[in-house]
Amino acid sequence: MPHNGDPIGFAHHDHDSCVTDAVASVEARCVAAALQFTPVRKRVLEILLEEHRALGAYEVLDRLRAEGLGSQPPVAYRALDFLIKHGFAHKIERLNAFIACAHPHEAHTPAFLICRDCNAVAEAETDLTQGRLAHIASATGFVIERAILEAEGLCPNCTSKSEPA
Amino acid sequence: MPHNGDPIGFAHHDHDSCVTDAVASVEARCVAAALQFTPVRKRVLEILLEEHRALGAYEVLDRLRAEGLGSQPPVAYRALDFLIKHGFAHKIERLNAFIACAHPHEAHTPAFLICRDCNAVAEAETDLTQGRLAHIASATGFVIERAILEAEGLCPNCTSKSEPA
DNA sequence: TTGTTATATGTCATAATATAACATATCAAC
DNA sequence: GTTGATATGTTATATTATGACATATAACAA
Repeated sequence: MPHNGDPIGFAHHDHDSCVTDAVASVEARCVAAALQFTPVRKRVLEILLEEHRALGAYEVLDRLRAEGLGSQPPVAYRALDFLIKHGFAHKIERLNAFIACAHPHEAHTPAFLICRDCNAVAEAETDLTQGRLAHIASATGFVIERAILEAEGLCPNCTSKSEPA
Repeated sequence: MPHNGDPIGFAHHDHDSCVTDAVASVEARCVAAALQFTPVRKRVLEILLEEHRALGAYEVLDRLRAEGLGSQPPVAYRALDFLIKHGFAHKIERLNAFIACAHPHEAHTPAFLICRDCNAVAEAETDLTQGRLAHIASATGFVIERAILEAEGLCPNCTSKSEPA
């Protein structure tokens, strides 16, 4: 069953084509980079894309298991590791959960806005080399290699819900 | 045994007085706020302060156990929850580990610089209401309640070590 | 003082998240 | 088609965290 109207970046969109397009894009990039986009890896990406929220590894595993694509934790973790390593997915540390990358082109540091009410997650791209963190780091001589930015709060939809006029 | 010369914010300092002062400060704030700074809570804070790195809950628990202050996970987790709730400690999500707060006065959002080599963690205070994240959020209508900023890389000491002139 | 409530601790059990290790299979190149 | 690299299947276990309930201590009112 299609899920048109789900939020990405908290705005509505055509979810079917969003999934299809994203998978096709990743597939093309795997071909270009000689990466093996195997059935398990592809299916895990699809599973993540079908929600615009972060899924736990065991939620992903449950779905794989239901489809006969692997039943043990390492199957899910390995596929997730592959997707993360190549920038097709991210881990949300705050939630110990995983989400498909919403900006599969750029190589920037993702920042996440996590709604504590509906669990939707929006992804924004930032630039490590700008901003106050970078200034703090360079002032102390710290060399940043990667960074985690995760903000928790209420998304626009849930804000309006909880403000009953 | 004292550990003078350990890094905080990657700079050297008098570690004994740093621990003593921090405990005294928290103690005073607990009195002022009518919070119970019980032996377990105090000892957990001291344990965290004795290192300038993040400790896993079970590392903390091991030390408590060795001192007869509690041997089951909930003891450590409850003390850590207390410290975090009142801003005396923080959780480093990236490491699933805990660290004493280095700025126990201000009520700002902490940002962490985590050295992947020596595991030292420096804490900087930021302001949620400024910066690009805040702009992204307000542009989309997202209301940030809390945020996690964790940068991983090399601290000044380890950078110079790994650059053998 | 005692009774009463709230808070904190002790303990057992188990849930949730994640990885090590090794066997087998598949792919890619020669 | 053999070889080497990569991916998967599977068992077992490590690591992180919480639910639940009994007991104890603190704070306060009657």
